[in-house]
Order: sequence, then structure tokens, then C-alpha cells
Amino acid sequence: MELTERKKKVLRSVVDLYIRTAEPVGSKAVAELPDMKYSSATIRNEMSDLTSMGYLEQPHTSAGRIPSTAGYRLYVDELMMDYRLSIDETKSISSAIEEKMQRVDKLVEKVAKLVSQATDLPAISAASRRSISCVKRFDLILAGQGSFILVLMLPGEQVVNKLIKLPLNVTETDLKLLSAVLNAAMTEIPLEEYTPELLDKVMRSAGSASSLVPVIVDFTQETLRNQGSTNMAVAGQARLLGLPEYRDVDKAQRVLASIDEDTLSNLPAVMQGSNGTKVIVGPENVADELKDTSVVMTKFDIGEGMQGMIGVVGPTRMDYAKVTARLSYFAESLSKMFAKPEQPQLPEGISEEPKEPNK
Amino acid sequence: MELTERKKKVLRSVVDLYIRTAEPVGSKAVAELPDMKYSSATIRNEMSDLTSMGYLEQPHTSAGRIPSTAGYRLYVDELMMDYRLSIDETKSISSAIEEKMQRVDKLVEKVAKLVSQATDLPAISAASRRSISCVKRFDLILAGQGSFILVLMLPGEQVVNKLIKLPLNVTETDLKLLSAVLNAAMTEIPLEEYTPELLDKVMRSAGSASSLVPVIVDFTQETLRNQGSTNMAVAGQARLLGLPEYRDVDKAQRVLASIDEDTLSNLPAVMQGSNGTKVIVGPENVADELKDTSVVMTKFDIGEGMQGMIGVVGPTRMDYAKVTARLSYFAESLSKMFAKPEQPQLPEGISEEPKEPNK
DNA sequence: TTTAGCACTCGCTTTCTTTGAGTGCTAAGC
DNA sequence: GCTTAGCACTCAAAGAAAGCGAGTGCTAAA
Repeated sequence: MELTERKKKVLRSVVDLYIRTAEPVGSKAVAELPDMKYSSATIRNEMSDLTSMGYLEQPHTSAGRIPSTAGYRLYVDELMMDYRLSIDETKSISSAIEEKMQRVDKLVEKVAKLVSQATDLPAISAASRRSISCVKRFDLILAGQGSFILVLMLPGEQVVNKLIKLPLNVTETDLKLLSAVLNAAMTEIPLEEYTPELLDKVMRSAGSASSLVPVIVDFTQETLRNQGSTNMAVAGQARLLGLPEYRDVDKAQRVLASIDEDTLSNLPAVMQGSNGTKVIVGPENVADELKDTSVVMTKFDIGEGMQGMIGVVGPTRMDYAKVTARLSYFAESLSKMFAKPEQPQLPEGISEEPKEPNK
Repeated sequence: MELTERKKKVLRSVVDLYIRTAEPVGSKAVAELPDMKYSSATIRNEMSDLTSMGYLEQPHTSAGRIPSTAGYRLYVDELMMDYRLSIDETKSISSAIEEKMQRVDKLVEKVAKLVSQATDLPAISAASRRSISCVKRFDLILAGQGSFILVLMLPGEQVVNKLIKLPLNVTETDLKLLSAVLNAAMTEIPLEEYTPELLDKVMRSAGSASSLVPVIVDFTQETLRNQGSTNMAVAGQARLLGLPEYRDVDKAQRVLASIDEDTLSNLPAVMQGSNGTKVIVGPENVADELKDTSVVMTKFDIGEGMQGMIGVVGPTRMDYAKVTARLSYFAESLSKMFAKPEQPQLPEGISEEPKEPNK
């Protein structure tokens, strides 16, 4: 059977109504829509066709129709009207983002909150660095009896430090020598090349400061490893409970549990290939708990070898148009913010990174 | 009427049973407890007395009894049996804490998760620094054309850094001079003494590097201000939904909303005075949404001018004994960890010490 | 091809009934 | 004088039955 224009129109109307009401949609309701020029009987026939074509479903014989997964898919891919963000919306999103945000992990948290607020759904936000990283420079600063500060400069304006304490005395000369050795031998090379042989070589060149080498290298390796890590935050889980489909507490709990930060750690992988906004409708989901829950995600580049992702989780009948619009706008604003880091809206640049000592 | 030993025993049994079952407790159930040597009729009389004394309540005439707020209070303050942590429990708590945790904010997050796991309830964790802080030392490291790294040493082994970029050239000599000036004039003094006059003086002494002073001082001030801030994390909200009293989604949502990180920002204030473990039973709560929700909190010192707090939120009938025991153990382990930061740490001495609650 | 009409279906809601845990009271027992 | 067995009474919760009404599919007429 062919999917005529009228059928598409009916399908769109059904999905739109269902998104709004969360109740099965009857032929009469569709017929009464302002720009629907046919009677309920006609609509009924069309809906019957759409059902046999697999785009709609009937919870039971005498109920209205609800969109099937295929129906949502078609809706998202073709039928969905562009949602125009109102000036107010763009304004509130931009101004929220523009507040200066200091560290990446705080930023991720903040963004998750904002996205959740903007969509009224639970939101996830993540930022991950690709781990192709190296040390650009080592600095050692004497900090007192047997303690010194190790400062690592990494690509992308990042600076990491650690206060190191040792049960032996350290002299300025030791540190000078050691930092020269480290800078000569261990900068600009990836983690993999930190071989035992290299360490050995460094140790030997370090002379009296050689006992400092292991602790320095340990920290460096750990730092480089963490560079490839992902910051992630979830916000607004409670919003899920406001939705009729999650009045069933068990269901809500299952979904909430599965969007816990721990559980989601593999999510970035999902986003790997695609760029832009991606909609995963209900059963297309990998996780079993999310079978009747949809996920909308947007990936974006934030420069400096970092990637950002924001997404929301909601019922299959969520307002895809609105959600994707807001998400995209968010992503865009964030990209912009990162693209020109020295611009006025971000007075300090985003390169600082206050660190605590204590591994 | 006098509160006899037997009445206390009955009350304790009622609370214990209610904590376990979440159902009104009948006289028969109490009478059938192993060490209850009276018949249900006798218990019935005692329960009737306890009801008129205000320690128990009846949801309706022909139902069992549930503890009133006064009943819980008495239970928590006097009746509650010490809960002995099993070796397994202490082990799992200690080993969880022992994992190296890097920064305070990450630690707070991690602890919230652990506490939530250990109690199976939503948990809050916070760490706050008293803001009496100063810079112990400034270091400036040249990092390239017109950019350098500012390193601040703060009390308590903290080191903070920031990469600063400027549209002008900076020389090693400039930085040497400047750091000498800064260390002479601006260390060991509190934020308040960063007066315009002082800045002026520093600027003048800084010579050709004077243009760097404002940006350095800005960052320093901001850092010191942040020192007084509070890190806070909430974890395991979803666990609330597993409890029968929160099957009512609206209720659950209200509670969850009110333990959102934002809302709770005033919580540290509540903990101000008291030390040790504090139990807030239901209606004793300030927030209206938490009227039938209890909060158990423990405050502890983690040295270096920092204070920690962990707490859980749960139904009024939560297992206070178990929860306070675990919370205290957590607090203790954390304190220990901070007290001897370089120690390999714990398992010896399973000195749990389920705290006597303070009224 | 569209539409009005009509019989039919079936999940909700409401009302009524039943059930049983739990109570308070009384009178007998220790 | 305490304790306990016994019994009538209460009342929420669970189950069953009835009625409602939104929605359908089909048919026949426009």
C-alpha cells in the first residue's frame, strides 16, 4: 500500500496529539484538528490503513491508536515539523551557558542541569578527551623540606600539578637537573613510549635526584591516562516522575537506575560514529530497561581534542521536535563558546584548571 | 502514666517491626516475637497505653499501630539497639574508601555514591572549607611567548595553578622579579587585606612586569574565595522509589526535588552546631516536603580547615540503627583517612562504634 | 471517494460485597 | 491485682458486577 500525502498527514497528527496527551488518539480527535478537512470516518479508514502498514498500533480493539516504533521513526525522520525556538528560549539558553564555567567537570554538571531544565527531562552531559596525549613540559618547584611541586603542561593549555612529599631532602639543584632530564627525554611522546628502558635511562641521568623519578613518572602516567577519560553528569532524574508513563514506580526506577552515571559509562561509545543529533526510539535502544524510552543525543566538537555530548532521556512519545531543537541549539552555543575561548562572554578563557594535590 | 520497662520493650518491638515491614503492627505480631512473654491481650493493653501516651498512632480504628514522631524520637534516643557492623560490612566500607580519590569534589561524589550503596537510600555528601585561607607561596613559570603558569600554594597541601596568556611578551627575569615581589607582599595574609593600596604598592615594585599583576591578583582572589565554598553531591535518588512509602510518585518527586543539590545548599548550616550523628525525624524537618521523611547526618572533621558531612534521606521508619552505624563508620574511616593521608590505612580495629544518638 | 449512521467492543469507573486483621472490652484464671 | 482467653465490632482492602462511553469496523447512501 502506498503512503499517500494524506496518510502522512494523519500519521503526523496522531503522533502530535499523542505527544501532547499521552492517550491513545481516536479518529474523532484527529478529524477535529483545525486543518483536517475530512470526517472522522475517513480518518478512521486512513488510520486503519496506517495500522496495517505498521505505523500505528491499537492497545486494544476499542481504543484509539498510538504510534508504533516505525511510526515514530517516520515521524522523526520525515514528518516532524521544525520547532522554532522562540527568542525567549534562545536567550535563556545562551545566557545560561554564558555564565563563566571554570572546569570541565563543573561545566559538564552545569550543562546537564541546564539541558534538563530546558527540556524538562532527565539529561546527560559528557565531555571526553581523546587520549592521544603527551606532556609538553615538566616543571619542578621546590616547596619546602623534602617536598616539591610537579607541574605538567599538556596539549591544549592544560596544566596539572601535584605536590609531592618525600622522606628525603630535595635541593634546588636536584630539581633543576631532573627537570632538564625529564624535558629532554619524556616530553612530546605518548604514554606508550614510557618503556622501562626509557625510565632506566632517565634514572641514570638524574644522578642524585634519581629517587624522585618513579613517583614523578607514576603521576605523569596516571595523568595521561586520565586525559582519555570522560566527564559525565546526569541531572533532573526526578523530572521523569512527572510523566504519566512513569507513574509506574518500578518502571521509573528501572529507567532511572539505567541512566545512572555508572551504568552509562559506555554511552560515549554509542555516539562514536555519527555527528549531529541522533534519536534512538524506544526498542532501538540497546539497554533492555530502556525499551520503551527514547534517547535524543547530540554530539559536538569542543576543540582541543575534546568532544562533548548532551542528551535527554524520555518517554517514546516525547516531543522530539522541541527536544531536538533545544538540544541542537545548546550544542551549537557550546561549540561557539569553545571555538572562541578568548571572547568576552568567557572572561577567563577556559584553560585554567585548579587542582588539588593528593592523587 | 509511667513508662515502664515493659512498655519500652513493646514500643521498641513495634518500631522494629514497623521498620522491617512498613505495615501497621498488630498486637499479635508483637506477642509472637521470640522474647515476648506476654499474650497478645496484654500487649494490646500496653499498646493502648502507649497510644494514649502519644508514642503510637492508629491509622484507623481497626488497624495496627505505627510509631508517632515522639515514638521514633524515643526509639532513636534511648531504645534503639546498637547495630553491630559485620566484618563484611566494615571491610566493604573501608576498602571502598581506600581507593585513591583524587580531588575533593570527586571524593565527595564518590562518597555520596558509597554511602547510598551502603544504606540503600539516597545519600548526600558535602565537604566545606572554612574560608580563612591565604596564599603560602606564589610561583611563576614561563610557558612560552606571552604565557606563563601561575602556581599558588595554599595551606593544607593544596596547589592550584592557572595558565595565563597575555598579548605581550614575558621574560624569565620579569617573572623572577614579580614572584619575589608577590611572595614578599602577598603571602600569609587573608583575602581581606588585598586592599587597593597593597595592589598599588605591588604594581610599583613589579617594574616592567606590573601589567601582569592584575590578572594574577584576580585569579588569586577568586581562588581564595572558592576556598570557602562547599562541594556537595547527591547519589542514589532512585533508591527512594524502591520503598513502599514512595510508591506515590508525587510524593517521591517532591522529596527528590527537595534533595536536589541546589535546594540543599543551606544544609551545611543545619549541621553547624552539633557534632557527631544527628537524626531528624519526620516533622522535625524544616522543609515542608520532607515532613514524613527522616534525615540522618554525620558531621566530621577532615582536618586542614575542612569539614565533611554525610547523610541519608529516607522514610521516617528507616532502620535508624543500621543507618547511623554505617554512617558513623563511614565518617570515622574518612576522618582517619584524612588524619594520616600517607598511611596504607585501616582494616585493623573494627571499631565501628554505632554512635549513641544525641538528642 | 467521502460521509453518516449504527451495532459492537472493551477498558474504566463506580458501587456493592466479602474478607480478615486488629481492636476494645469483659469475665474467668492464676 | 495482673494476665489471658474469648467474642463482638470496625473498617480498609481486595474482589465482583454493572454501567458508561470512547472508539472501532462496516455498510449504505450521497
